[in-house]
Amino acid sequence: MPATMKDIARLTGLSLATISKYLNGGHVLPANQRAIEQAINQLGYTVNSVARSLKTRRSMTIGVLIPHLENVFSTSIISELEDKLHQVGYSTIICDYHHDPEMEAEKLDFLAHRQIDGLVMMPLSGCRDALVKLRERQIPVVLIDRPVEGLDCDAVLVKNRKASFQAVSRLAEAGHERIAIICGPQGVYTADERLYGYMDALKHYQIKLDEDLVQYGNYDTKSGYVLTARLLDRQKPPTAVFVTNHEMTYGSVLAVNERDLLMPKQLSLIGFDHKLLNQVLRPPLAVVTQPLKQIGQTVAELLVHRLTGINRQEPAIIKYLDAVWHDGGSYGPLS
Amino acid sequence: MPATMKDIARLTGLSLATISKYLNGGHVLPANQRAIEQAINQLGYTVNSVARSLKTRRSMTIGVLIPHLENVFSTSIISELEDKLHQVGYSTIICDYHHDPEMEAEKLDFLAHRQIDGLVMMPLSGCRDALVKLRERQIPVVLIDRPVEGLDCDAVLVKNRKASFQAVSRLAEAGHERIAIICGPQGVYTADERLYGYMDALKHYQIKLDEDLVQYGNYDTKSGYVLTARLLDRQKPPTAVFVTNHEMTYGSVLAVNERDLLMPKQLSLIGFDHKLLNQVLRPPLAVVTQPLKQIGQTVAELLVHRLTGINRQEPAIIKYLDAVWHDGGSYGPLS
DNA sequence: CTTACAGAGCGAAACGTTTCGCTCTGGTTA
DNA sequence: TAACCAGAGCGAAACGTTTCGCTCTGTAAG
Repeated sequence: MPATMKDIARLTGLSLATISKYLNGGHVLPANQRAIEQAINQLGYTVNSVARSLKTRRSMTIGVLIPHLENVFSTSIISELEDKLHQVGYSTIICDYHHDPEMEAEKLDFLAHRQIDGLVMMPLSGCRDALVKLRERQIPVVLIDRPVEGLDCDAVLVKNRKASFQAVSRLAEAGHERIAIICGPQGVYTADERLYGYMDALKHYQIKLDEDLVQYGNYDTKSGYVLTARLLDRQKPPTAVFVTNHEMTYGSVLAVNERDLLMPKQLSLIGFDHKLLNQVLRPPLAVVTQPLKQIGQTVAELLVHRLTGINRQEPAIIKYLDAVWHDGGSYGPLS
Repeated sequence: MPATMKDIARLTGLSLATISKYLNGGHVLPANQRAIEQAINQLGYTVNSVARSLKTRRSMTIGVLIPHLENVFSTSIISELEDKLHQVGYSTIICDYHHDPEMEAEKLDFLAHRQIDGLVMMPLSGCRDALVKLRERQIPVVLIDRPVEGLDCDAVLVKNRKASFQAVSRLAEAGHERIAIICGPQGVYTADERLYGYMDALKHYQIKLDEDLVQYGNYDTKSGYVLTARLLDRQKPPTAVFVTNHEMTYGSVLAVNERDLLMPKQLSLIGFDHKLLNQVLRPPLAVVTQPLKQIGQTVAELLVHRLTGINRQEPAIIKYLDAVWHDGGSYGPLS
C-alpha cells in the first residue's frame, strides 16, 4: 500500500497538521523540514490527490469536450490547452463526442459528475440546460468556436464572417462571378457566419447571389466530396468554389482530383483550415485558417483567470480572433 | 452548495447506508426506492465521485501519455480508447509530452501523483524506473508502439519489420536497386525494426546494402524534407525512397514536389502512415499504415481486462498487429 | 520581573461516500 | 406456537488529507 501522511507522522513524531503545513508551503522549523523530507524519501510518499480534492473541494481537473478528436482543429487547441493547464497543476480530461448530439449530452453529464473545476467545450447543439447547471455551481465554462444562446459564459470565437468575406473577395477580385460555397449545416453558428461572409463579399463586389451555388454540407469529408462533385458535374459549373471547413476542403480536393481538373486554370478553389493541403498540393491550395494555437492559449488564459481569481462573478468575456490567410496558386483569373 | 447524500437522508428519513446501497445497485424496498429517487430529483443530487474514489481507492481515471497530440497516430488511438474507457465508466486524462524526454518524465510523474487506476503510454525514452514504480503499485500499464526494456507490462505493437519488408519488396519487385530509406533515430525500437525490415528485403532480393542510402531522421517533418532533399540532390540519387513515418513522409513529399519530380516516372516513393497523401495526391502515394483503430481497441481491451479482472498478476501480454498496405501510383518500374 | 505577542505545533473535526457487522422484522417451516 | 433464516436497514468507522482554534514557548518591551 502507498505510504500515507500518517506513516510520515509516525516516522517523524510530528503531527499530520505540521506535515501538511510543510507540504503546502507553511513555515516549519528546519530540523522538522529535514525529518519530513527524509521520511518522504524513505517511504516514497506522495500526496493522495483524491483525499486532498475531497477536503479542498477542488479536483484540479478540467473537462474538455470536443466533437472529434481526429480533427486538427481540436487537437492543436487541446495540445496547447493541456500544456497551459498542466503548468498550473490541472489535469485535462478529454471527451470526444464524435459529432453526435446524444453523445455530447452523455459525456457532458459524465464530466459534470466528475467534480471538474472547469469545462472547455466546443458545443454542437442543445446542451444549454446542462451548461446552465454547471454555471449555477460556479464552474467556469469556456466555449470554443460557437456560443450557446442564453448561456452567460466565456467564449473564444473566430471572426468567421470576416474570414469568409476575405476568401471570397479573392475570388471576386480574380474576376469570378460564379462563385460557389460549400457551407456547413444551417443553424450552426460557424456555418451561418461563413455563409454571411460569402454573401457580404458577393454584395460588396456586386455579384448576384445564385442560390444554386450555395450548398449545405455536414462539415464532413463526404459532404465536401459529394457537393463539390455535384457542383462540378453541372452543365454550367461554377468557376470558383470556396469550401468552409477542414474536412469538406479535403473532400472537395478529392472530387477535383478525381476529375483531373487543373487549378487555377479550370477551377479556382479556396479551402478552410486545411493547412497541409496548402503545403503539399501543386499548386498549393489557398486556405484561410483559424489560429489554433492562439485559440488554445486564449482559452487557457480565460479559464486560468476564472480558476485562480477571487471574484468568479465577473461578466462573461467573448474573445474574437482573426483567421489567417495562406495564399496559394489554387485560384486565379478566369481562363 | 451541491446536495450531498446527507441531504437525501434528511429528506427521506433513511440512512446513508441505505441510500448508498440503492445507488450502488443493492436491494432496497420499492417505497424507499421511490423516496430516494424523488429526493434526488428534488435536490439535483449527484454522487461526489471524489469522495467515492477516496473510500473505494479507485479514481476511475486512466492516464494517457503521448508524444504529440497533433499526430494522427495518437489521436486515432486515443479517440477509440477514450470511447471504450467511457463505456466502462473511466475518464481519460490526456498528457502530451511533445517528444521531449524531460516533459515525458514530468508528466508521467504528474500522472503518477493523480491516483490513476491505469496508464496508457507511448514511451519515448528512459522512464523505466517510474513505470516500474507504477507496476509495483499494481497499476496496469499498457505501452503502445514500443516496449520498454526491463519492464514487465502489457504492450500493443505493430509488426514494423514486416511492414517495412513488404513496402521495400514492392520497390524491389518493380526493379529498383537503388532504394533509399529514411529511418527514425537509431536506438528507437520502431525505427530499428523498420530498418531491419528494409535490410531483410534487400537481402531477400539480393540487393546490396548501400549505407549512403540509409538516412536517419528524427521522425519529424523537417528531417523527412531535409533527408529526401539530400538524397535527391546527389549526383547519383536513389531511384526509390521508402520513408518510415507519417511526419517524415509529409516532409519527403514536400521535397519531391519542390523539385517537380514526377512519381513514379522519375522517382518511386512509398510512405508510412500518411493515409491522407494516399488519397489526395495524384498519383496516390503508396503508404503502409498502422491499424490505428485496432490499436486503440486492443489497448482498451487489455486495460479493461486488467482493471476489471480479479487476478491482476497475470503475465504481461504483448500483442503484435499487422500493418495495412494502401496501394498507390507513386512507385513503379524503373524508367 | 511581568506582560504581551508571534511563531510553531498539535488535536480534533471535517470533507462525502462506502462498507462492515449488528439488529430487527416478517415469513416459512417443523 | 416456536424456531430459524433471509431480507432490510442502520450506526459507526474508515478512506487520507486540510484547516481551525487552541496551547505552549521564547523573546522583546515596558
